[in-house]
Amino acid sequence: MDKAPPAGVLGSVYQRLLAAYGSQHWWPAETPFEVMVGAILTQSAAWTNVEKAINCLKEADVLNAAALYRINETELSRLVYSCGYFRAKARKLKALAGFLEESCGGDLEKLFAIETGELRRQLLSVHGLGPETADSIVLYAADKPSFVIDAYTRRIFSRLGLASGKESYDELKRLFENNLPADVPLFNEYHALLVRHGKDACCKRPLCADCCLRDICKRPPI
DNA sequence: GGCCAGGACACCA
DNA sequence: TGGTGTCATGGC
Repeated sequence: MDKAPPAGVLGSVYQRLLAAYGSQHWWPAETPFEVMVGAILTQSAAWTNVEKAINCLKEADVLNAAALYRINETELSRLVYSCGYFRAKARKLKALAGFLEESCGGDLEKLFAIETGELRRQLLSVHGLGPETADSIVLYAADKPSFVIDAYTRRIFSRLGLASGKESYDELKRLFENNLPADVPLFNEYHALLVRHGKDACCKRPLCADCCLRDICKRPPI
């Protein structure tokens, strides 16, 4: 980004994460549709297992809206078996395909032309698309500024003393959106960096010596 | 063998 | 409105 760094505490956290990990180049997908499918498959699943399922969908040539709309749900569940909750996720993918077919005839450019807030509301009406999944789609597939809150974000900001951990999803989302410029590359990178940091071993145990947020973390040191 | 991983939904008090 | 059970595989 060739823009001024974001200000305030949230900007400071972002700068530390970016300095520690560098750009994350998210979302790891080749197309916006792949982002949408990945956003569902990654629900409570490790990304390595999601990649296997994505590859199975590619090999079966069903990683597009029209094919996903046509495929049998049982067959679909077999293809996404590796990432767990395979029956539930097959149902969610079929719901997504049905929504795309009915709302825009599978034309994502048409769908993504909808205003950000309205797009988010429409996505939330689809079975299987909760707030995090919908925001991931809005940000990473539609390229619109909607901050994604996940378990890592909640945990990291609780430990920083910037959140209680009991806020609703929308309350925590507002914390970011009210204190950061509505900038897609910034939202993209910030969420990716939080996930990257959250996966670090130092984030899963008492504060460790090399944590990039060590001097502002409220956790007791080792 | 147990825990966790880039959640969401259904049901109940 | 908030809490709890359920969905389920794979890696460590």
